[in-house]
Amino acid sequence: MDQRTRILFENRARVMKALAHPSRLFIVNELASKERCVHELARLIGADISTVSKHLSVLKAAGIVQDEKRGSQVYYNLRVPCVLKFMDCVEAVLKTSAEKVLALQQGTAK
Amino acid sequence: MDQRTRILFENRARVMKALAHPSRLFIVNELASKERCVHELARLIGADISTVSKHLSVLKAAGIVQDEKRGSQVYYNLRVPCVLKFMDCVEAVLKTSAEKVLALQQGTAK
DNA sequence: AAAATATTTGGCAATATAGGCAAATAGCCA
DNA sequence: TGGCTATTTGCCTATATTGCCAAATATTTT
Repeated sequence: MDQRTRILFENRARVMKALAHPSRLFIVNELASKERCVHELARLIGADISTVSKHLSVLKAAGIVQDEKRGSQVYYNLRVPCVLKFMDCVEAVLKTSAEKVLALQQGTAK
Repeated sequence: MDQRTRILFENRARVMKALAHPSRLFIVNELASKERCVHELARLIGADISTVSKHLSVLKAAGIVQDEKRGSQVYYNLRVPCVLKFMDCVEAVLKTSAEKVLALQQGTAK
């Protein structure tokens, strides 16, 4: 793997890594329907506001969300909505995994 | 976030996490064109074979790849090819991020 | 059986991530 | 100004991930 290829995949991994956390996936999902400010998301998730703020900064640094300060609140929204499409495939992975586990349990796996 | 929702996003995050590493993304990319055995991937990546073997077991545990032992070699291939579609969106994220950085540098950001 | 090849697993040190609390910062309003 | 709300940041501890080496396991070959 040459230098250029390595950097390419490191950059891609950075984006994937930003999405690889349950709270951050939840946030992305929430922002799909409408923008939200930090304390709304914190309430929905049930975590400390500072924790959620940090999750948002991870998503922002990765270029997935953008923020806009209005008054004393900061509203976040999706900058690249295509990330929502990941979910269908992820569900497909989970579904076929579940099927495989089931097949193994039932001894019907090839 | 209720119990069921939490588990849903934890499962999704598990799959995303398996993809959130440069070597593992590279592997997925390689397997897109054809199956590979461990030492081939290790050579392409330039890492220790044991390291690559562990990456493969992470992908396998997530349900993304499957393995098939033939002789003394273990061939891996993609079990859920739709993960390849992630890359287009990830590139879109990287591209718009790059544009934003450029705009900021040039002072043309809104 | 011994040697050679392919892969996995255990152990370990280095590094990264997560999450909460407390403190700092910023805007709003009386 | 002072108090109140919203958000971010620093700090710290706990936990997870990574990658290599060495050892174990499996298969093929001589």
